[in-house]
Amino acid sequence: MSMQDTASSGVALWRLVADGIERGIADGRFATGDKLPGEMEIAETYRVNRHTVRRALAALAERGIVRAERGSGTYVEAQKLAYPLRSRTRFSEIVGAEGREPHGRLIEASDDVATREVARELGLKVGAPLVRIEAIRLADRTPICVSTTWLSAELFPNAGVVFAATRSMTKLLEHYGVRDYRRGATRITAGIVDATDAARLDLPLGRPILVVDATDHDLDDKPLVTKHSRFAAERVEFLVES
Amino acid sequence: MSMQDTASSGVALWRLVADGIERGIADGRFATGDKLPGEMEIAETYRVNRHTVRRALAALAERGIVRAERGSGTYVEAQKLAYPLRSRTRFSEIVGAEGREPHGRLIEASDDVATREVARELGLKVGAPLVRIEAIRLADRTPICVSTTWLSAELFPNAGVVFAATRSMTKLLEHYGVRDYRRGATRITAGIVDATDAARLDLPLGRPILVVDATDHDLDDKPLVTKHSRFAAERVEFLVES
DNA sequence: TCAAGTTGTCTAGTATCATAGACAACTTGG
DNA sequence: CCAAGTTGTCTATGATACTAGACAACTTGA
Repeated sequence: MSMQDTASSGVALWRLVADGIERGIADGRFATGDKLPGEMEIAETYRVNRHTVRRALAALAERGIVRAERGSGTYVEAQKLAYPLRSRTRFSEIVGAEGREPHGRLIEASDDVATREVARELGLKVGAPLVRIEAIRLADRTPICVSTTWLSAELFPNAGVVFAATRSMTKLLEHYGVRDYRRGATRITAGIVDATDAARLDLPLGRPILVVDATDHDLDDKPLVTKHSRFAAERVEFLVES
Repeated sequence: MSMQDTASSGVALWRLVADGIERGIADGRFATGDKLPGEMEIAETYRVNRHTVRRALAALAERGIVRAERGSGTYVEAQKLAYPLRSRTRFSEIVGAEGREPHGRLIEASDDVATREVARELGLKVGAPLVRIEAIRLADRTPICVSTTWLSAELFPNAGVVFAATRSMTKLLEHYGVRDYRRGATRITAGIVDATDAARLDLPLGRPILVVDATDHDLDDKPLVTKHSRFAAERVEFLVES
């Protein structure tokens, strides 16, 4: 019958099974090290063929989420990064607090001009000169997010070069004499990763991402930098405290 | 050659195209009422066959996102709900502030016992008696989120009946003498909608959702209710203010 | 009116998805 | 060692996804 799924959503059945298992892991129904149910049992619960389950497990195995052992079973190996969103948000501190090693890498730095949105966030005029920094952040060796950051080219000349050297936004701002900064409003939404980000995050196409738009201000509430970040949803969990 | 996509992600090509166009609409690259590029042009930018583009557009049209006009073009019709996350978060106020009409509907109310997580959030013992309320919230006629809410059965006897009548968590709490309440920590992550929620949210399978876990406290910081909500990511944008 | 550009509808071929069944290779516990 | 239960591999078949090309139906602007 090959039902695909009720009303063909464009997502392969094996992918739905893989997502279901992954969700089970994320929810804690399967803990790290646990043995998953047998392929036949999974096939029955999802009402699909065992081969379809095998494909799902193969996909999860390739991403390092599970590991199959012939004759024995399939076992879980995963974890999520807890990411608190406070007015003082520093990637390296967050990752370090989880006992993992933070890394940053510059993808590209280029000159840009302010669009309407960026101009509004930074309190500049449309078309004002900017530095645009495209960077990726990792915990241990796992990519967590890619960020596009905009800074005023007048206030922060050669920001790209400085970031390439320091690999840290905090250190970059220190270099220009900013001692402390705070986060203003943070806008969060979700989407599906595009091809470019998928490659950068080492994420298969079609995976969900958390999209965060935020602007950092100095202590006088003057806007410093505005960012557009895309997080691999399966690798991170945001914590909002109020 | 039917490349599918680089490394077969289990997501159909037409779906990727549809997502790309939808993202373009969400980003504002295409505004409401705008005419999309021609099918041939879209096919070229995504490097797929025109038929694949047509399928993507058909899917978007069926969801009411775009509308095709023969001989003329394909036009956008969409919008997102701004959803601020404050310590004082009331669905009806948020929706009303956007000029849309809030609705609530009870799906199911049942007795339940506290798992470890829920017990921790509500300050109860594991296995303590609870009322579990499964509800859906809409703006105008569009489903926005489904929530699973847990309350202590001792503090709030017959909470399910009260909610069915009032259709509002705020009014339910008022009924038990709670004048005001505040939100504690809010945990946000993203995922893919499952079959049950997909049906409730009138969302195709495989669409991204924002998952929110939160606990509301009274003014003495005593926990009242804890919730697990799933938002249709394409219909809402969270705003965090700090 | 007409040409150019648009969406709508056919036919057809190839690759992938999902199903089904059988059996091999291996692990575990008794 | 052996039986039961597990993952791994093979063959085969039908349905769906994607591509390709052609042309119809319709809208728009010159």
